[in-house]
Amino acid sequence: MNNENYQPGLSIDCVIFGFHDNQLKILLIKTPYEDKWSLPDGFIPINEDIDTAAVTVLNERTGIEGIFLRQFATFGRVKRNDQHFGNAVLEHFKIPKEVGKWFTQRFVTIGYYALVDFLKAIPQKENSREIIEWIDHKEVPELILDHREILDKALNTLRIELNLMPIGYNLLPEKFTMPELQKLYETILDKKLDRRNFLRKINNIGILNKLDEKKSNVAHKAPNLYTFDKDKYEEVLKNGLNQGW
Amino acid sequence: MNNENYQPGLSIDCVIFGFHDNQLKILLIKTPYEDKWSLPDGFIPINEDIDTAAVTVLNERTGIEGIFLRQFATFGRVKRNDQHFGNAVLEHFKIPKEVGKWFTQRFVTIGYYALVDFLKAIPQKENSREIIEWIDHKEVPELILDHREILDKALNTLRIELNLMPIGYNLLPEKFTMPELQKLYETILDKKLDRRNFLRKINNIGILNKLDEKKSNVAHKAPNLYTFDKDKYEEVLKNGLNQGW
DNA sequence: TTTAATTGTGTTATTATGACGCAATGTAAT
DNA sequence: ATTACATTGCGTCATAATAACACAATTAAA
Repeated sequence: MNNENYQPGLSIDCVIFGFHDNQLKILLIKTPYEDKWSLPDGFIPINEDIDTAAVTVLNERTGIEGIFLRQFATFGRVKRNDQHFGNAVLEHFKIPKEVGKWFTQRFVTIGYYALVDFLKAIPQKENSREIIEWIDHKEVPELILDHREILDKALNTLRIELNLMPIGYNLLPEKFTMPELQKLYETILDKKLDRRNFLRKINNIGILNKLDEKKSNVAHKAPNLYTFDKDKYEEVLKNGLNQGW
Repeated sequence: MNNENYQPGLSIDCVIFGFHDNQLKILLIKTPYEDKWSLPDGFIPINEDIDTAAVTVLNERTGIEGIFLRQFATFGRVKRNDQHFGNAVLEHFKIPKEVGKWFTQRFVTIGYYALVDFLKAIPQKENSREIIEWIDHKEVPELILDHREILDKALNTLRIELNLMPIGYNLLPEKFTMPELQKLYETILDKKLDRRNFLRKINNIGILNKLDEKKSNVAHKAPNLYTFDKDKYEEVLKNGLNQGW
């Protein structure tokens, strides 16, 4: 890394959400130098928009393109990366002292969250020794720096957006069942919803196509499959729902 | 300004909202070197949290403390400050070439918006030749850089927050009338609301105290005065309204 | 064949919303 | 003083959205 080519003191952290086994998953990276995990991050090339830099991180880490990506907050407490890249870390990465200075400066980080199709997004290692995994959001281990705060804020933003926008299109596979969609909502909101009221409400939004097809290989009664109506989805995404006033 | 004491390539822009004469106002500064206006801005001391730096800008520019302040987005297109601090500008400020380099670097800016009591916030000049004024949001002149985009984004955020939170407490004087509050909502949302339905809905939130007092010196029938019930306001602010799901 | 879990499709009561009516109040014109 | 007019205060009514709940149909497993 040539320090001159990157915006100094600025980084990007991505909270990448997936949904699998009826659980919300987050893509995390194990740090090689301590027993903590980290959000996928990156720096900002001096000649790249910050949004573009975030897209780069996502492409690199998931292997897929055209991801739903949204900036949600910027974190800039002075103490947030205090001592993070200490001498031990610099040594671990065999970073020379003069270059190390770039890492130990104060960093402000811009938070993005992404919604991806779990089955299409394959965690990509940057090197063979790296560990990158989908982790259930209920089982997130200790994270470095303020990454826990960033994650919580991302989830909270998603919770609010859920009330304003039709989420799900990006997190679910093309064909999905109503119980799956409901479970997604319940997981994000962290509360139980009435099955029948949920169906009515989601139908009233008018973005779903009910297929003439049922899910196979399931216990109990086979639920119907649905797809999103892309056109109507886009329209609602623009105008929003639950306007309030 | 000693460049070493500030976070490089990062700035803060504040959209300061006030409400007066039934109109939404924005605090703007006339640039001395071209015929455009600017949002109040500032840099980030290397040893200060970004939120603190934003508070500083607000205190300096309005003369009041304890302001309602919220970060809403970060802007980082490469071209956003292209050529802004050109040689002409550096010359105008009599900035030496080597220091000027600091100003001509690429800048990412963090946007904050603030809600203030128009009558208490007195625009503060940094020097005697500076022009700083409240400008009606319908009459905002051409702004420098991407400040128009930042302003629009701030207003849009406010519009969304209006659906989630009880806004008004910070923008209105202690005692206000129902038509004033309604006009505030109409201005932010840019649409007409039914007077009677508005009253019912705002009353159902339960954050207003109806005073035994009427506004004086008004044309036509004197409207009643209200205050916010601070405790209930704080409670609703925490839990939000219009939950949706 | 029975059991248990789950899905599909309703009903009903309550609350929220949108559209509107009309009398009371206070200023300004006659 | 009387009248006209804009505005406020307090309603109604029809409709839509929401919460709570009932019951039959389906399917794997006991």
